[in-house]
Amino acid sequence: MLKTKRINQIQDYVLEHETVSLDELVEVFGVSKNTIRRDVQMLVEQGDLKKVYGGVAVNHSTLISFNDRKVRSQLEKQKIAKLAADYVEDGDIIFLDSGTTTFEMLEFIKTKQITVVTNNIDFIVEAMPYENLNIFSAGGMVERKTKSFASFKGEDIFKTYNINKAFMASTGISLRNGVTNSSPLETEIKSSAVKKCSEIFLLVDSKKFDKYALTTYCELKEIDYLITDQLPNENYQQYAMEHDIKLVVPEEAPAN
Amino acid sequence: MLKTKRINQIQDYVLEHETVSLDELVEVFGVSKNTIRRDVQMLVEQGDLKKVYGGVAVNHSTLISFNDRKVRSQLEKQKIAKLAADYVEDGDIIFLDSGTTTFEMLEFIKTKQITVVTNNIDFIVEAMPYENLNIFSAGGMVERKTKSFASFKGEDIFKTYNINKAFMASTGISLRNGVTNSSPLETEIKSSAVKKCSEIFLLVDSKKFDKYALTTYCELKEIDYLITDQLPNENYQQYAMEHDIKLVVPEEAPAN
DNA sequence: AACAAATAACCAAAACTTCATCATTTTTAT
DNA sequence: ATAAAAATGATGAAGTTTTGGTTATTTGTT
Repeated sequence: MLKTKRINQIQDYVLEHETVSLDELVEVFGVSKNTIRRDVQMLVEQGDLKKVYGGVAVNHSTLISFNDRKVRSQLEKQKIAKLAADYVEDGDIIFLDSGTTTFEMLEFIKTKQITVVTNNIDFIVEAMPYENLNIFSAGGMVERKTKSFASFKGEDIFKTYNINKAFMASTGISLRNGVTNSSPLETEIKSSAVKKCSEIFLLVDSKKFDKYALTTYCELKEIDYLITDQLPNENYQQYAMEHDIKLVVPEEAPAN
Repeated sequence: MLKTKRINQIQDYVLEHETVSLDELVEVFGVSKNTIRRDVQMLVEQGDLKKVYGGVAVNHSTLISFNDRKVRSQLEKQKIAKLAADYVEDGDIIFLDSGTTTFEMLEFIKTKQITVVTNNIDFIVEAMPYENLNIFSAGGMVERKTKSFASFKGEDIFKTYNINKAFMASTGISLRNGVTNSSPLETEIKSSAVKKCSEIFLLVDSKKFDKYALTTYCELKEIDYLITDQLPNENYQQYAMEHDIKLVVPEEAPAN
């Protein structure tokens, strides 16, 4: 294997496992301990990881300040994003909501041949290098808090484009209040996305359950896929069953 | 297969795989290692990829250098931008065209109380910190070449908003062909900006005179203010006089 | 302090690169 | 159609980088 590739994979591996022993890396990558040492040294010098006696760990100090593509957000969000990205196929026209979780999908869809309609400014900027992605911006007032465009008449884009899948974010969901968010300006574009797209995916980490924010942009039952990092409680499972919502959670990793 | 086509495909292939060994490229493209080497060399010189031991990898630093280019932008553009910014007053609602010269205006208007309607992605991103600026994005397809949004039905924003001043850019102007630009997709939004806004400012550096590009988005006489770094030749002065265009150039700096 | 584990330093073998040369094929221009 | 130019493939020598093993040195634990 290419040295560069191996080093990248080591970084990913460590990020995923938080801390890893050198012996484990030797095992996994099938190279000598000596080589692993040198690779790790490189990553440490680069600032991405830090060395601990006998192994290597993620460098949490740079995690916050540094905007490295892999390091920049919680593992949960990446896991959710990865699950969601599995539903994206070449040729799709998808709507991608504002929010950090949906933003994380970029990493997993950046090589696909798709059209992305979005109001997520970070996504637009970071997606610039990937020319296979056709990006369509919703336009509208810049909302600094969410780094997104809030459109007054967002419906238009859903009228002119046939978007088959919508990947939505939320600041809190509950059985009573449905899917909520804190920015009233964005509510309109979100709710029309849900109404006009054929398949709705909601990406929320487990901490968002039973929370709710200022405005509701749709009912929970309007969702087709609820993608999260942990199986929610019995009530939600029941509700999902009744309303034909597919619950998607990561495979239980046995060797954890 | 055509050489250029192969090189493009190699680039795509590497972009997709992050890092690839030369042997793999030999395998995939069915040419000799010698040729792959030469192709790769070309791509490296072009700055898109970088060589690593045993293969190639995507050049992640290209993004940074891309931003550098912006930082070390020509003095002329800044001078022109400064002149233009003098016409912006608190309370204005301005349209800001895509392009690097108009982008430079940010520095000189960032503290004003205005609303900016724009399709200039760089401007939107860089203006984020200045909360006094109300930013409205035109939306549309992302045009990577110009880092802008190209709208099919851009007229809408000019209908709903009363924009009093438009600051336009161009890749070439001439008396015969008028104000031109190279991206057909953007032509519509540009020409409707010119038609709907009350005062039109055109920012062009002196090198753009007597040049012209693919499409014309308005006649020269539709311009109200022509802002540039050097007094253009007699023909243009004459034309400006006849059509009531105000020529704006920097004060003669004696120490030039 | 004593011991084991981890690390660093060094070295030779293996893998890879670079550069040059030359024959062959493909493309372009006349 | 023919000649010239460009691109490609094959080969080989010389130089680098990487790698795994060995051996000293350091570090952490008891």
